[in-house]
Amino acid sequence: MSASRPPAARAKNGPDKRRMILDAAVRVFANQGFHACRVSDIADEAGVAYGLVYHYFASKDEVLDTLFLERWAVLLATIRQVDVEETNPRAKLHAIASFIVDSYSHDPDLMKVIIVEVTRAANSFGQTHLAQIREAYELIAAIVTAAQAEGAFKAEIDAEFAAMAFYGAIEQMLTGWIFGLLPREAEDFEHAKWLVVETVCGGLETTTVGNTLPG
Amino acid sequence: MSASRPPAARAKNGPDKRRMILDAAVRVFANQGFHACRVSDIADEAGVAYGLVYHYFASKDEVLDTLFLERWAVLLATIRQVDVEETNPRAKLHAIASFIVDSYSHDPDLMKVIIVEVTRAANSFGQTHLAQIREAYELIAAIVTAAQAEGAFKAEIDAEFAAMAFYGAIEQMLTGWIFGLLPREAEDFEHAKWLVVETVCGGLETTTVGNTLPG
DNA sequence: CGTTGTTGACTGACTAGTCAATCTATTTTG
DNA sequence: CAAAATAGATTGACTAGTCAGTCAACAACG
Repeated sequence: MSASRPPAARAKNGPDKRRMILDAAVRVFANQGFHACRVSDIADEAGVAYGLVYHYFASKDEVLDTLFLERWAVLLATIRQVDVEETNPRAKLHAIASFIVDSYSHDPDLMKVIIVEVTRAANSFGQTHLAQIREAYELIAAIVTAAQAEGAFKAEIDAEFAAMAFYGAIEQMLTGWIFGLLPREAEDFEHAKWLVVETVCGGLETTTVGNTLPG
Repeated sequence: MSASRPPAARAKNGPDKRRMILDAAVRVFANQGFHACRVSDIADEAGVAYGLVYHYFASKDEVLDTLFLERWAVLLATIRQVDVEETNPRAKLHAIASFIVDSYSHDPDLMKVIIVEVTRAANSFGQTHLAQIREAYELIAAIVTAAQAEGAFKAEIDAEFAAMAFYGAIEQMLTGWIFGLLPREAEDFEHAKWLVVETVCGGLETTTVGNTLPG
């Protein structure tokens, strides 16, 4: 069940092969896709023997699971922290969008793998991690609910739905970058964060005026 | 390249086996997933010999391709038609959301397959059909651009981005239903259509008031 | 000298796709 | 119209290849 731990004792010695395998897997999964790649591709990319992958991980699946869970835990922790640190609902959503967009700009391959192979692959791996994914929705929904209670957000839009629309917009944006569907100008990451928050909070229509965050 | 045609000449005779294979494939793909199922599963489900699948389709992939392209063509035609028939931008978006939500309520398995195995499976099949998917975005973006030109929508939110946010919200909603992440109350389909349009057009914040479609 | 890390050849299960044979309907012919 | 010929539909056993995971041996280290 549990992933094997990194060999902490000999950390100072050679390189951490387990880490090397994980990092190589990110590159291979991002380039070839989880299903299309062979375990030997990961081992080769990591410069490691085939069997060593199975010394550190029980299966090919567990490699992907580990990558996802490592990163998703950070996301969940960030959302929780944001909810405490920020007060304005719009600022909270902006901070969440920031974290996700920054994650992408910092390590596009890892985010590509998480989105394409787990989050959107709701059949195979998404099913396994549905609880984790749902938790993110619920944390965002809680933010929306609080905003509704204090009168900042409309009460007639279900919080769960709002959370989905918000997260869905972000994920679609990342997907757009990943597959080159969004034009390069929009790849100004700061602008993208503002766009997603402005769209979801302010809406597309012109009725609302100039309710923007300080840039 | 081209899929073999249904045997038109002998249509009045027995059942259309090609159609039976496609319909069976929808069920099998929806239940087991494209990668997890075997071609023999499709043949069994259709009550047809294994080899007949390869008489009508060049490959397992082509079965899925055919299902996707059949349905996506209808979506694109609908968006084009909506753009002509409706005048109000909000009404246009509502009509598009309606078509997609109605498609889901009419045949959940087919929509599940299209979304899970093609649209969101951006790696394998999504890549193949990127042009088709992009076309839907562009048609929606054109609607947004026109709305901006007439002053109904804010000019500062890129049309391409708005299209993605809108489509992303719908797809996320369907995904939520497909995997039980959205609560049952939201499964009131008419309400869902309104929600997605209201969120994207009106925004979550309370600044805008009561600008709703006649229900 | 035992423990942990490391190697890569090997196996066994699995399945997409092939193909030669059979069947059924339609058309041609005498 | 019956017999023969043709075309296309249908069958499923079989092939050829793939690849995840195992294992037995070797290396490094304390």
